Amino acid sequence: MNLPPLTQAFVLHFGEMGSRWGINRTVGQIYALLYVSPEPLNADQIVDALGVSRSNVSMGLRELQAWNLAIPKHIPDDRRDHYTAPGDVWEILRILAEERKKREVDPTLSVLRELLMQKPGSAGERHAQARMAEMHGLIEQLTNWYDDVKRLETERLAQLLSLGARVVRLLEAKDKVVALARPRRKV
Amino acid sequence: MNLPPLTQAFVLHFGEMGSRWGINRTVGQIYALLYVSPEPLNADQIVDALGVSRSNVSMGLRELQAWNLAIPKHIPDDRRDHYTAPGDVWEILRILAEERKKREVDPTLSVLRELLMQKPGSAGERHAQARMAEMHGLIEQLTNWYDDVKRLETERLAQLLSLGARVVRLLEAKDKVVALARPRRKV
DNA sequence: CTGACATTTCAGGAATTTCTGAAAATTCAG
DNA sequence: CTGAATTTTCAGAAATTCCTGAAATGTCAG
Repeated sequence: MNLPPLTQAFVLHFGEMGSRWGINRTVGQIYALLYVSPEPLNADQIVDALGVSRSNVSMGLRELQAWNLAIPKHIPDDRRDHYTAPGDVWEILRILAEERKKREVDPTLSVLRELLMQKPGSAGERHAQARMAEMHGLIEQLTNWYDDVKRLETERLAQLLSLGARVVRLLEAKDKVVALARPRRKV
Repeated sequence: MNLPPLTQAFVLHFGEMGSRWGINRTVGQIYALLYVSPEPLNADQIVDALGVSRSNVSMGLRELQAWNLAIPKHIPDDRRDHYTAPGDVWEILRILAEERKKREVDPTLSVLRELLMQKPGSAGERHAQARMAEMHGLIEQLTNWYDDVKRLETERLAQLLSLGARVVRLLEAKDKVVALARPRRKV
């Protein structure tokens, strides 16, 4: 590996993290490298920087493109393909969420839905199905929320985040109003 | 594998999903099995159900305990250890978020912070550091938000979710008020 | 203590994933 | 077309991860 120290530390850390998240080390490293690079890189530059084989880089780039995390950028008067990572970190977050949802969450939801249609073969199966229904419900709530907020512009989203639990105080205040309007006996 | 059909399908799917998320197949399967099981299971029952070795189950259970996803339950007059998954799906979500944060997000934040302290050795490194700062900022915002909302009781959290982007309409309404109060020229 | 039962450890084999080099395919300037 | 530059493919080597059986360890009733 042939990189300045800060960059190298970053790249190595991302390689590690990648493998913990089911992404292969080289792919993580390539991504990290593109992320910090001031300009688009071609495959040979990546080979140089990371010290892995040309073919490995080729496969890694393909993978990253499939995730929309490496974007081909044409450089005039250069036949070689150059790649960058998306510039805006919020955009990256969106992409990750979207792809992960598409690949893992949606299929899980559809498996669960299918299993919930079937007739349970026993008391144990009936219980299992009830548990699956709980999980299905949770995932559905989460994805609905996600589908809802993902359309927000970055600025609004950031606003929402930084508001954090203060949003809840709003809700609570509203609840109090409702409680006053429709008073109930205390439990 | 020796399981009724619905349960088996669920267990297999979770095994698959597990491996995509960097969790080994058997661990995923054990978890799924505990999750749908009506009562706590002991290691031998798991061996029977999944058809894997006793030692593999032992290691899997240890892993799940480290994640707080398998809870030892003592059964009177039985020397063998029995395990359940946490019952409440929201609780499970919290546990997953918490553990994942502890193991992956926090270390990443601290690596980033450390790299941001160092002096960049070149223009390229300066740019890289700026990118790292962006990423650090994003992750920090997200974890702050998370730390904030994780304390909410389940019901409030569910409320917040189901409100979804409607929260934003509140924000927008408030913005309008602000805009009216301090009118500006249009861009 | 002792011995039956239960769990854990761990070395090494099995399975899977990753990586490489060589060859094939593609692209494009001349 | 031709051939140089570039990228992709893919079979098998290398590395990693997973799983097992055997042995060690732990636990507890009697």
